[in-house]
Amino acid sequence: MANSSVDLDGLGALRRTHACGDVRADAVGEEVVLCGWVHSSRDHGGVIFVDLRDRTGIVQVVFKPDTSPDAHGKGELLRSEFVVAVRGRVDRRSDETVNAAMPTGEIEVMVDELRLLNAATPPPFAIEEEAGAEESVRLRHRLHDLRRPPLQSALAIRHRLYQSVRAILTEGGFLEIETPTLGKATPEGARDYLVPSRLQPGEFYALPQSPQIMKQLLMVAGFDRYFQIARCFRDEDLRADRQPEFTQIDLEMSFVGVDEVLEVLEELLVRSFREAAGVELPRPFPRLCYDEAMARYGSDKPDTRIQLELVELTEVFRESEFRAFRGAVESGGIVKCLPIHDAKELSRGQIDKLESFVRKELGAKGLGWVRVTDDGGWQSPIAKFLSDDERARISEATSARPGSVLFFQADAADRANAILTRLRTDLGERLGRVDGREWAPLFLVDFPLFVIEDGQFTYAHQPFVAPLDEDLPKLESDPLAVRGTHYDVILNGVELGSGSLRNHRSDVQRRILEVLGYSKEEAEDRFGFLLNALDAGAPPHGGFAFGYDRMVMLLVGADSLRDVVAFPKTQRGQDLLMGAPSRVEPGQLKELGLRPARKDEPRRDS
RNA sequence: GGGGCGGUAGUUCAAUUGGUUAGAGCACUGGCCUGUCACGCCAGAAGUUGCGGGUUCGAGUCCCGUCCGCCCCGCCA
Repeated sequence: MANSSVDLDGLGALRRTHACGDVRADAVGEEVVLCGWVHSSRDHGGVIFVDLRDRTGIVQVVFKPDTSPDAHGKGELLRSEFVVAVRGRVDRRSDETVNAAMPTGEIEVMVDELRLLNAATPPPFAIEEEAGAEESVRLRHRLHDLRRPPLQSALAIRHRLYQSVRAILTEGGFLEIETPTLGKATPEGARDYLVPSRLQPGEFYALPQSPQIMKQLLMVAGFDRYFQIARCFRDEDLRADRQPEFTQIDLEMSFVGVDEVLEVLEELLVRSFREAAGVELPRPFPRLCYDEAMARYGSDKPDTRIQLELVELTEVFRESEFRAFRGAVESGGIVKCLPIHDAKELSRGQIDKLESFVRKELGAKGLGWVRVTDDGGWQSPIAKFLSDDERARISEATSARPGSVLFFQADAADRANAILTRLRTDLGERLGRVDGREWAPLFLVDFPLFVIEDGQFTYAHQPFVAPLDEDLPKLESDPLAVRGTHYDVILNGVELGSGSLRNHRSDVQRRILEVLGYSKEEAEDRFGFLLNALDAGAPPHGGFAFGYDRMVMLLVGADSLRDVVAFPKTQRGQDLLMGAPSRVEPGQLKELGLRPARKDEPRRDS
């Protein structure tokens, strides 16, 4: 019981005149009323100094026995995080006592009256800029963590971003329209969160993975320009940049082509970053096509600030005697290289660590490497397998020179690229091979419409993406060569958002579903309502969706979504503060027609 | 589902090869102190070493299992 030992006061008629961080020299001489939390207190026996904190900042308030014996007496009871209101006079500090490190350091408040509004348990960690505690501790004590300046500031920026987005899109003629949270389960894409229906026992709603179909329906309904700051849900495993519930800026517009959508997208991003956080993104955003991104960076979300690039060597090894590499090529894979020049600082020990890292964590078969010595020789575990011609061609392709280190991957294309792109970013950052730009936005365009997965065509993004007009004739004859109208927005190597034009003609949409392997009946069964909607007079339309949480994460420089969401989930999808998910009363289940699969075991709560 | 790192006082960490009563900083509690802002000084309290089992004369330390947090692969756009 935190407050059993002290007598509390009511707030009474006392009302704030200033926020703590707003009391400055211009208020000297005024009587002010401040409310907040005791950040720290220094009791000198006589005079007591208390740093009073609210979300605007910290101000020093002073209790003196000869100014107000009553307030001073109560001031001795103050402890960290107690909630108080003080009434007092703003004094200019003497020259020797000015604290230049504090924005309010020129003044202090001489307290005449203290009201102790609430006591508080001692904080589990200091309420400071630097966390100083493990994340599990921070998550369990989320309220204290949220009092820390980085989270206060992140949520304030998050707020400004909402306001800015709404203003910009409203100005652009977009209508904000809400779509249902209780929707229909779809077999495609991510796992759905299901909600049992009480009124239709045995049936389930699904929480939306995105409002994709609903916004297309809104276009058919003639709303022309729609947006929504939508909560989305996906029941997949978490990552630092993936929470099971997240927020998207969702947007759709009619009678436009790709360029018009990208124009809106760029404008929205540039203005909202400026208005929310004073960040200036360089315009125009460069466009990079998918094939080039994969070739040069091995990734469809490259951080182009890192200057290292990959080199394609597949053809060099097609006929090679080096069986490990040739084998990868023969089974349809690729050989690629990440050359790093002037890399003498990379020690043999570090290279060994990299090898074990890519093996263990990324599933690499190995890590071939070559170090070019001062005399031009090759120090390398694989050099002995390479012919002189191969060495010459590698040198040529990678511009290898004394001091260069080359890393090789020979594997299926997606894995080789995934491994090398990871090495590229890790080593690029570690070795400082960056171009100095703070912000590197870009559009990634010309994605393929389909990809092959387990020998079956599947959509690269989602099944409603419209193909490029000129590729339409190849839809049946050469599906993999069909490019989509899909685009991604990449910022600093993070995929912020994506979109496309959608199929507004049901005949094109049906042909695509057919390529995807749906029979006519299946297509009708699963997508009939959409196909019917298209037939009801769908306008050409397209749009995009932005990962809102990721935008805030980049804006505030956080490494994790957990630092830009007020109440995030852990990697196992739990809310450690509330204790969710949790068991429910048997009666609730019965009402829903549900029965748990397993007998209840006492669940450990910690 | 898989790989990796971690879990010792409220908190951040320490504890030799397996060896006495598991220590320190900060925080906390009590006392002293009228200009501090990392206040200072004195004293004190604080632990099921995540949990369970095993090996051993003896386990924070070794072994097995399990729970929890984080990073990554798979999964996810």
